[in-house]
Amino acid sequence: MDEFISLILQGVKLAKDLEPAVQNLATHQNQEMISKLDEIIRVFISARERLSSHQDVSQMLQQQQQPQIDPSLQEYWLRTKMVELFQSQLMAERMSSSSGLENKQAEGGLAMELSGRDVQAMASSSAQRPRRRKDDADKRTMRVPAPRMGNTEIPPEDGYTWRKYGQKEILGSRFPRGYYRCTHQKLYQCPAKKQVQRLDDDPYTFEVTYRGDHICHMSATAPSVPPPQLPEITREMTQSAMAAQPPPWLEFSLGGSGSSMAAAGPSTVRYGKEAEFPVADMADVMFNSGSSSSNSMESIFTYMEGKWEPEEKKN
DNA sequence: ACGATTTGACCAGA
DNA sequence: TCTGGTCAAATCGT
Repeated sequence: MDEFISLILQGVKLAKDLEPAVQNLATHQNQEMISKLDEIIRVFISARERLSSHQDVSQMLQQQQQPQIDPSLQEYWLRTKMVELFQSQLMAERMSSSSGLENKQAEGGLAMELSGRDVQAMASSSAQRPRRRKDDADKRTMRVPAPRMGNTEIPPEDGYTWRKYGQKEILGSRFPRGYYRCTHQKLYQCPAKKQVQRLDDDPYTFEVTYRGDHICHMSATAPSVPPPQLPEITREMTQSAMAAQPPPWLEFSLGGSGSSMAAAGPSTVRYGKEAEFPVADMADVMFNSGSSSSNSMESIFTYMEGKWEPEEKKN
């Protein structure tokens, strides 16, 4: 377990070292940036592997019969988050600087290198149509294992809250496709949507297509801000916050004793009225630097310490 | 009462 | 015209 922690800390340190470079992306070498990103990704992934090989955790995983997430999905998740971060940084830079050329090159380079096709190819084995529809640009498809026990009908949990708004039989598919949008669409005009469909040849796998990005956890009024320091944060609350962790592999790795979580609810995670908005998840803390990015790395530490301390004491 | 889901109707793009 | 995507009324669950 010590090894795991030091790996995480190492990863965080690497990321922190990268932070100054992120702020001058236009002048920074893409190649160098990419290799540093890859290093960070490797560290986190091996940390995750350490964790899952830890006896208690692996026993817990077996008890829960949680499907093992493909490592490529973990990498996919990290990469997409990284790309989101850098693209938002680039946007910010383009807004503030008027000379376009270097920035455009930087953006093109990074985007080509990290996002789009290769990320998709990594996450999905299905051949992507070369032809593009209008909104194909922000379409991300990935395959996720369905729960093998409990209600296998429920779409895989991905850390966001979704509201189903439609279901349709798709020509040539055995299973209907479900249409979901972000629960906070009304309140925060969050445009995120997803489609979930079972594979014909493998009903235990969902193909999930995401469209649009969540903005509901980025706006100042958005629900990502943790509730004001309460006298006591109960284990239950921690768990409901855990339910909102985007990376499923971290979700059950960090998620404590794992009791009711595994076969949770219907298709979306629900929160009580008071806990309607979970605390910011790690991905948000790490990557959604938003406008003020300077403290992002500190907040990772705070976040992780906050999450880990009770666990360490518990056992 | 309120919010989520279901499901047939409707609409728009290919 | 066909199909996938969305709407919205009815229904359900808390």
